[in-house]
Amino acid sequence: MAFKRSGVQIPYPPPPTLPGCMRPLCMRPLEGLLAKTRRARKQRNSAAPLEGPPFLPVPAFLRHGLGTTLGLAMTEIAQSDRLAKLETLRAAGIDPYPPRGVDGTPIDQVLAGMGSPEAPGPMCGKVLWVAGRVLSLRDFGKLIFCPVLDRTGRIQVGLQRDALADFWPMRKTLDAGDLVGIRGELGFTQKGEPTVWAQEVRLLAKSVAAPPEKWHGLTDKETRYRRRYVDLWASDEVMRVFLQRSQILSSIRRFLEARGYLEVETPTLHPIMGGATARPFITHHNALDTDLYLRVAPELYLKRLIVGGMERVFEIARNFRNEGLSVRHNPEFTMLELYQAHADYHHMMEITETMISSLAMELYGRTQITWRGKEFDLKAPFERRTYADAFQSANGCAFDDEPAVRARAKELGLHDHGDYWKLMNDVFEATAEKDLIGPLFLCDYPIQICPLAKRSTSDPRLAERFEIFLDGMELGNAFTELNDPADQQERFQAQVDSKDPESPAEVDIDYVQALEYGMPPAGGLGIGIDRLVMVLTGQDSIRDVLLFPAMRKLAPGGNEVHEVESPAEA
RNA sequence: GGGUGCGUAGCUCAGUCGGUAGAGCAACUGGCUUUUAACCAGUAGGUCCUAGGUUCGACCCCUAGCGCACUCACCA
Repeated sequence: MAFKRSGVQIPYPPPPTLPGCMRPLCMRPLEGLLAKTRRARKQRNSAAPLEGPPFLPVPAFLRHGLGTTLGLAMTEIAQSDRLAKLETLRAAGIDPYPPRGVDGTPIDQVLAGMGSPEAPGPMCGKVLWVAGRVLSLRDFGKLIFCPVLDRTGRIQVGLQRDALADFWPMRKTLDAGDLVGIRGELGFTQKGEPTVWAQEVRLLAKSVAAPPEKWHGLTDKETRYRRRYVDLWASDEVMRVFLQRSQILSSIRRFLEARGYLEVETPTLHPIMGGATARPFITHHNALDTDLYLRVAPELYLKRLIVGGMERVFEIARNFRNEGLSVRHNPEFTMLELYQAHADYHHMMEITETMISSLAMELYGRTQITWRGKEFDLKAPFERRTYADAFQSANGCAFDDEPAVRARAKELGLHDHGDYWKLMNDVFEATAEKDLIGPLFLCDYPIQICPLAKRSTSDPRLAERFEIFLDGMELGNAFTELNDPADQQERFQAQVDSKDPESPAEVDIDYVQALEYGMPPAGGLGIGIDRLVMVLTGQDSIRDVLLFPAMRKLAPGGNEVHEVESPAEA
């Protein structure tokens, strides 16, 4: 399936030829500036004091390159040679940052219409505009090849001296990373490469930062995460992942809307924490003079909407948890939560497996995927396994056989925090969870570890809850929702009494009141979207499916961006 | 928060028994009109993460710090 962003085209007229291009190239300023750079470096290396600044105080000059001479606020990544080219361009009457873009033909459309050298398509011979980023330059003297990348793909541009009288004297100012518009005729090279043979070149934005190494690309993970804007154009694979992420979100919305679900938005700032057990971020509202919690889950608001009669709602909610970071955890993450009146956890299983299975079909046309080097089939229906069975087969005893389980915990070296059910679940996670390869639904949890789920009608020890697992990783969690207000109030009170820092400090009375008005029987489901995207795009780390994963703020002296005082302006 | 590892040119990486550092790419100069990691010749480019310490001498050894990665713990 091809990835298409919005089809809306901004109808820019084809740009006129810049009058400045006619003027002869003046290379003197560029060479002069470069020579000064070299001299300055030489002098620094020899530790000899500079006698009088030629046109600049030395320290700022050395730290920040030529940006300061140009009266610009520049960061340390700007390259002096590229900054010098800015001046060359301006001296030639060319604006390196012109106000208008170019409405180029999307490159994938161009390529699709090109055919092959043997069987040329309808686009061959056409003259049109393409716009994008120059990725590299291969200079043959009177011919330069450069791949140009837009959001849809890349195509080679051929720049020939004899076809570009205006541009040719300025060709040395063109660098990898620059954004350009090219008008040219479509054709092939001798090697059969589809090529735009340029007749006009427009600089759309000069890149003054050095692009990544052309063969290895950006490999340093930190730089990739911090400068995702580079990572995205430097790596087709990274762009692919985020286009797929966008497509997954869009598919989920269509899937749920087709089933009569309404997308809603509920508060992110919560006066009382609730809906999940997790350490919250706390912020403060000045006018109300009250502390607020960034939501750890939208659950309690969404269920209020079930009380309100919306019956089928979902929210794709950013949740915030003040906990550790890992390959599966980011402090803010996206969760799909949905609630359906007159449904139970069996319905939630059906929705989950159908949705995941159809997402795979939509992305790949099949349900077989590879993740973490293993093969999985996401075809619905998924396996159902009970918590009790999984516990029994991994440990050789029943989950509620307290003496046996305690002995097993001791064997495993697990710490007993006093609560049997917590210990029991620790044993489960230490022994059984890794075998939950799946995709499978682990069903019917002991009621003691399910504070928000309804008791099972068939076994009073159990709650109607499932979690979905893939390769030992939890992807989602669902219940038949508790709707008994008195029971709910008791459970809230127990949380408050526990004094657990991850539990609310007060009972959410308003929510209990909502239940007192009557909430229909309902099923609820939460799916970790980031993890689902990991699985569907083949990424091992959550950071590779988040455009801007949480990173520590760089310390002063790091490679952070900061403005410098400009002596030219002073 | 604990453990392990890493930090050298704009990028990707070498390197040294402790004697002031190299390559490829990028840049710059010259050559080349069908390449695609173009090629050939040349030039320039470094606070070897930071701060202390040991030493005649530290990129290398020691200590502390900063940052990142992996991993453990908690969680989705």
